[in-house]
Order: sequence, then structure tokens, then C-alpha cells
Amino acid sequence: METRVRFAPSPTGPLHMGGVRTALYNYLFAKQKGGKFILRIEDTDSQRFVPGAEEYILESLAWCGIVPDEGIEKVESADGKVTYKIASQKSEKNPHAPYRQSERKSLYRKYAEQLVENGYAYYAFDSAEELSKLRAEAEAAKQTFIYNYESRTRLKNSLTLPPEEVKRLIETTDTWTIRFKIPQDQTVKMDDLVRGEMEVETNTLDDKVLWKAADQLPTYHLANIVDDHLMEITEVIRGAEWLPSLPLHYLLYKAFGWEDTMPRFAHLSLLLKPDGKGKLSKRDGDRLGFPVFPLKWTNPETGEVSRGYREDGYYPEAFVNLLALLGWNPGTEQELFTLEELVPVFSLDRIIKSGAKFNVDKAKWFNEQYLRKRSPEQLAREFRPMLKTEPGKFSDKYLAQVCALIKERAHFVNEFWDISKALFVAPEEYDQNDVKKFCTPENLSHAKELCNLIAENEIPSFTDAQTAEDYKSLCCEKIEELLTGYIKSKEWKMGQVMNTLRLFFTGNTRGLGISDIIYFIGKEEALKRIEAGLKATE
RNA sequence: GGUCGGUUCGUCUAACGGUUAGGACACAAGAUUUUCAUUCUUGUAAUAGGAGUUCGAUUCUCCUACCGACUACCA
Repeated sequence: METRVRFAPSPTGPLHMGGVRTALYNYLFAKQKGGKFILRIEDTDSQRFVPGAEEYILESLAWCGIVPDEGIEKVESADGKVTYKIASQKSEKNPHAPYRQSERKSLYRKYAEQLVENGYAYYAFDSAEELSKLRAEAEAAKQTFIYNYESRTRLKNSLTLPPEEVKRLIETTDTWTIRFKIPQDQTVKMDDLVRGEMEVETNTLDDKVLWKAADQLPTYHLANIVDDHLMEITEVIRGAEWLPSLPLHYLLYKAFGWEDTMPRFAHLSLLLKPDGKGKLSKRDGDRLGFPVFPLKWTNPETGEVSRGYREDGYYPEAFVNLLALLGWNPGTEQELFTLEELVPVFSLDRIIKSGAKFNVDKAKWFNEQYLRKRSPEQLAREFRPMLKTEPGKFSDKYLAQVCALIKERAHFVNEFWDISKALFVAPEEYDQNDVKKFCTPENLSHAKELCNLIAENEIPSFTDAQTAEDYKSLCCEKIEELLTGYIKSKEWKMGQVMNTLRLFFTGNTRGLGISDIIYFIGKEEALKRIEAGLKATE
């Protein structure tokens, strides 16, 4: 039998990184089994629809490289840009279309009514106000009101009302619901791929609403089970927040007579706040300084902006990698995996049962690893738009060599400018603490002498014709030998003179090597900066 | 409150009843270096507590504590 799994988000806001992880695990499982990964939109809550959320989900998954096999259609715009949309039309690729539950609306009612006919569900006519009143009363008495085997005998529903009255209410009112009739005194035995066997007594469960006349829509529970069945889902991999409704879902499969084809379930533990308590939420990211969402999101109602991994400079490879290892491990000590590499090693039985706290430092480390794997040329392309100076002034080769020089000093490309700006522009000011420390009369006179030394000697500098080898063996060493040789012969303190020069070149005394700087900026600019520095600090 | 789930270094985690409880991130120290960073070496650091089963429990059972999810005509 073909493995068919689905990711079924609700478009009520931006997709959370925990949601992306759920999608990722579904994707990996499907790919490994040679099966299908299906995307389905669960938008049965007409109240909470958020414009743009669906597009956000699609774009997030595409950014991560998690492309569904079923449920989406490719859209190619005139300029050749590829995006995706939820499939509404049946096709060979999308045999179960539409994949948006709001478009499947008409289909669910008959399933709910089928359950009523067979005695597994009933019509309920209690108004929302009546129910919330009952809940409030129960709460006041320090009890919990639940609609169950006991209370249903005292409430307004098709089990207590005469048939004519039920018929009349169905026809003349539109606030009724269909509720599932949880069987009495039974034990539901469940099996979870991650957690193993579990048991729940049916008497602790409540009669959940399956279908609402008010908007003619099913609730999650009905729509989810019906669609999973119709779409022939074989494994349901979803978040642990669904664990409490698993007994209901088992009971629903049984009531429909679909036990033979019921999917197997795997419940993923939650992503927790890095500090404190509770599951990771939108607020935590703002508070602790990291994104909770894959992409930047602007709330269409409030205009509030939430940062995204993509915009913060993370590579999708790094994001996918860190997500994969948050709650799962391969059982080996390997930590770096591309999406493709994850496919063969992934397994549901190595998913961790307990919740995982997200750790920003480790996330940055992952990005650093992928940054280091990039070629200087690739990094140069990413870096160019971030240059805060006339970008046309610097060649691709220049940028590539700069990137090669600095790539191990950064976690993100967006740190490159701060690290290397001395190679593009002269410092505008000098760190006053460093000036105090290093601009002693002695150091300044040494700097003056080195200035003369540079002026009188041939100093190799970067040209587009040079290769990385030239840089290493010829230029850098030559400059370095000239400077260090001279300093040593004079028996000066290396750290003092060099830092004075660095101060003049970069504005402070931390960072790049002196010979590297001279090589990249060239003799003329080097002399200019030393002279400017001497003048400013005299 | 009720139901269900979880608990190994600060964090992510490994250890199909037998290990000096391993790795990674972070942190610290040392080495290298003209500074910073890199790199290399080393180090600090954990089985929530209590019973039981067993020759032997991180691992199995129970109790306690703590954490979490759920408890809507939301998903």
C-alpha cells in the first residue's frame, strides 16, 4: 500500500516553526517510503480566517524545499517566477481536489447525518448562551460542565425531544449542531507510533460538536477524519496538542466503520520556550531575539511585524537542519544533514517523546556550518546587495576574495559588512579607548616609520587577475615579511605597532590582519589612512 | 479542578537491564596568532525524589514532585 501522509494547517495566521517541523517530518516520512506528501488546508473556522496566511504557508514550505506531491498547483507568472496555490481542480496529480476544506463544504453534512442515523451522533439544540451559562455555573461550583453521557439526558437534543419537535427545530432554526455520542463505560485502547499504547475511559470524554448548522460547516474533528479517510491517509503525523482528541478520533473511525483503513498516528512533542514555561509562542521570539516564524509576517489587521528566519539571514538548509534535530536524532553523532540526506535516515521511532526547548545559539551554529560550505563566489553574490558603499566600485573577484578571507568570522552573511568594511571604506572615526591605549608618542613615531617603509617599497595589492593562491603565497606573505621583518629588526613590540596601524586602518583594534588590509586596499589607500590617523591623533 | 502526556549536563540529545553515563551547542582554561576571530587541546557540568522488581536499574513497576498539552458551535 502506498504511504500517504498529509500536513493540514489552518490558515489562521503565519505558520509557526513547530508547524514547519511537523510538515518536515511528514515530508521525510513520505519520501522515505516512496509515498505521497499531501497538503490540505483546514479552514473550517470561518471566524478566524486571516488573509495571506495560506500564501504564507505555501511560501514557507517552498522556501524550505518541502514541496507537497499533492494538493498544490504550480503557478508560473509571466516573468518565470514559480509559486504554488492550493489545488481546486481534480487532476491526475490531485485526484482528491479540492484540498481546501471550505471548498469541500457540501461533502461533510451527509457523513454527520450518517452517524445520527446509525445512533452514533445526535442533533443538539442548546444555544451557545445556554451552554456558556451552564459552564459558568459549573465553574462557580468548582466543577466542570461537559456535554456527555450524563448531561445529554437533561439537555435539548434529539435524544430527549420528541421526533416531531426535532424535525421542526432542524427545519426552522439554524443554530443547532450535530454532536458525537460518546459511548458509555468503554475503554479506548490507542496506539501511537511515538508514545506507544495508551488507554482512556470514554466516560471522561465529552460529546464534541461535529457539524454546525449556523455556517453549514463541519468542525475540525469531523472534517479531519472524513478527509483523511477519503484521501486515503496512512499515517497521521501531527502535534502533541492533538493527543487529547485521539480517543475521539478512534471512536469516529469506529462509528464510520473505517477501522480497517484507519491511519496510524504519531504525535510530535511540542516546541517549548527557551527560558521559562509553556510552548513556544510568537511573543517569545520578540522577547528573546530570534524568529518564531520561517518568514517575515505582517499582521494584516494590526500591521504588527514578526521577524522570520529567512529575513534574519538564515539559510533554508540550516533552518531545516535545526528543525529536524529538534525532537529527533539519527542515533549517530552526525548533526549536519541536508533535506535529501535526512530522507533515508529519518524514522518515526527515533522521535523524542518530551518537548524540546529551542536554543538560539545552536541555531546560529547550524547557519555558520552552512555558510562555511558555500564557495567564495556564492557568498560574494549574497554579500553584494549588503554593501553600504558604491557597489559598482568593487569587482566580483574582489568580493569573492574578501568573502574567502572573512567567512569563518561570521554566522551570517549579514555580518560580513561590519567585519570587512575596512576593506571598502576608510574609518570615519577612531575608538577613543583604543586611541588612548595605542597612540602613545612611541607608537606614533613607529607608525610614521612604517608609513615610510611602505612608501619606499613595492607593495603587492589585489587585482582581478590574481588567484587565491597568489594572495596566499605571494602577496600576503610578502607584505607580512616586510612589516614583521622590519619591526623585529627594530625590536619593537609587535602587538603595539600593529594595533596602532589597525586603529588607523579600521577605526579600532579588533579584526582583520594588517597585511590583509594593506593587500586589499592597496598601497596608496594604506598610506592615506596612516597619514589621516597620525594627523587625527597627534 | 479533570483527562492525558512528559522528566539524563544550562540547552539539544546518546546509552535495544551491565559504559569511567557518550556527543553537540554554550561556557571556562591553555596553545597558535600582530589584535579579534578561526583552529587545536583540555576542563566544568546530568539520570527530579522515594519505594519496589533484579545479582545488577538512566532503562521495568508504583508513589510523590515538577513541567506541559487539552478541557469551544478554534484548529
